[in-house]
Amino acid sequence: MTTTPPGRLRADAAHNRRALLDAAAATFAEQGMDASIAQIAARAGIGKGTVFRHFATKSHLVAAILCDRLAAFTAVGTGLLDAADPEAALLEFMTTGVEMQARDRCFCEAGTGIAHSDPEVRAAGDRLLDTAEALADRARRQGSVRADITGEDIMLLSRAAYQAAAPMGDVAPDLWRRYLHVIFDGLRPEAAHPLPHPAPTGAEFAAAMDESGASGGP
Amino acid sequence: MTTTPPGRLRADAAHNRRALLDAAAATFAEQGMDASIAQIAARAGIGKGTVFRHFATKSHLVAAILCDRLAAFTAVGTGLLDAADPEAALLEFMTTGVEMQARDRCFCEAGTGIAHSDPEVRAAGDRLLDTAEALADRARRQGSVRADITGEDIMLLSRAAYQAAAPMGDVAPDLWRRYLHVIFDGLRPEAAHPLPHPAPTGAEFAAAMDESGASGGP
DNA sequence: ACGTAACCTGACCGAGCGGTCCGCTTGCGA
DNA sequence: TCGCAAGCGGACCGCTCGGTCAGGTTACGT
Repeated sequence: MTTTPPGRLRADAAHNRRALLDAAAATFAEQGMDASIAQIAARAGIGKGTVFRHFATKSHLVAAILCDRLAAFTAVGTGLLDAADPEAALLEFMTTGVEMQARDRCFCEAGTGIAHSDPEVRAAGDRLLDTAEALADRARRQGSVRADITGEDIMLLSRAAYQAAAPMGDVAPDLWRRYLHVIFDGLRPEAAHPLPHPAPTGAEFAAAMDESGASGGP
Repeated sequence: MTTTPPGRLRADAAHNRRALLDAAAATFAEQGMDASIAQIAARAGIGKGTVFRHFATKSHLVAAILCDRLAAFTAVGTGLLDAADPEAALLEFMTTGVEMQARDRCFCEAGTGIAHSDPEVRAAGDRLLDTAEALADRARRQGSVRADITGEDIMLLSRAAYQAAAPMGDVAPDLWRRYLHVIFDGLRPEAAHPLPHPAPTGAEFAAAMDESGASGGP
């Protein structure tokens, strides 16, 4: 992804790389991006040095995992663009997003901290944002969502729904569904009151990514 | 607070303690609870050892600061119980909460991680929750908030509003106002759809606090 | 003025982190 | 089958952290 561009790998190296990526994905999902490289290496059954042979830095490894997740989320979104009911499609998109955060602590730390200086992650994030905007647009046109809601709003409010329930952790693991629905009700035109602040622009979004990347990076 | 119960302190010790608390509050606000003890001690102009003379552990120091903030938030809430308009009072309560999170990184990490095993923090949290429930009840009775919303919901959704805008950090520092209003619109009866999950009970809330305290503490 | 207990300090400890490096192993083309 | 470059691994480095402690300092009751 980031190191070893497309140069053919030796068979054992390819196998190790696969094991590494799997172990990293699982470990980051369980413990967040603070999980140690040593732990991931042990889980993959390889030496710590081998990790750094495949990924120059921990951030690069995180970026690779993050790319994967963002792409998976995007794929769900594009699939939903064909759905008959735009409102239901948008809700399911957000539901998928929160579900992924609930299952994957790494994913829910995206947007804060490390790994946003990586151009691949940036690109994957932009594609996801485009998908969100497309889904929001369909729902807006149908009138099931208020007119002043953007794709950025959808992304950020998905994050909000998860974060609301996060402190309740394992005590009530599905609590996020409650808050996602409260928030989704807030998107409906019926209850809409004027909003005191404009939606973030795509440029602001990108700037935020740069900023958090710069502060988190080396 | 946690160490040195109420035994009279020597003048210099009292002065140092004050300086320590101020420095800790400022540093935790700027950098979150990960700020190092050494840094706080330097800012207070005292030695590192002195910090541990006043607070046996870093968690105890965090707990003292956290108690203070929770009490301040509670005070705002009880003041709002007398306000003429229950809806406006509830909105202002939530606004204050998000504002405090935006200004204080330590405060916005409350509910996750360290320092919840501390009984004083627990008690302060319970008092805050009671206040939230009282404010929610007034708004509910007036019909400006849907009937199925509890004090716990108010607390968790205040957190949600901040967390939604958090990735945009300093790029759009007031963006949280937008999402707080979206969420508040979701609380209105006009757009209310049935919620797929019950509100957390007080007992669950307490259990969640214990859990995160147990995993964060030594 | 003085003795003492309370207090302060910064060197020190062990643990854990990301990242490096060099000697050994091994897949694979010829 | 053989030679070698690609790959591997774990000891090792430098760093930061929370927390400890021996020894010097100082406020304060008498």
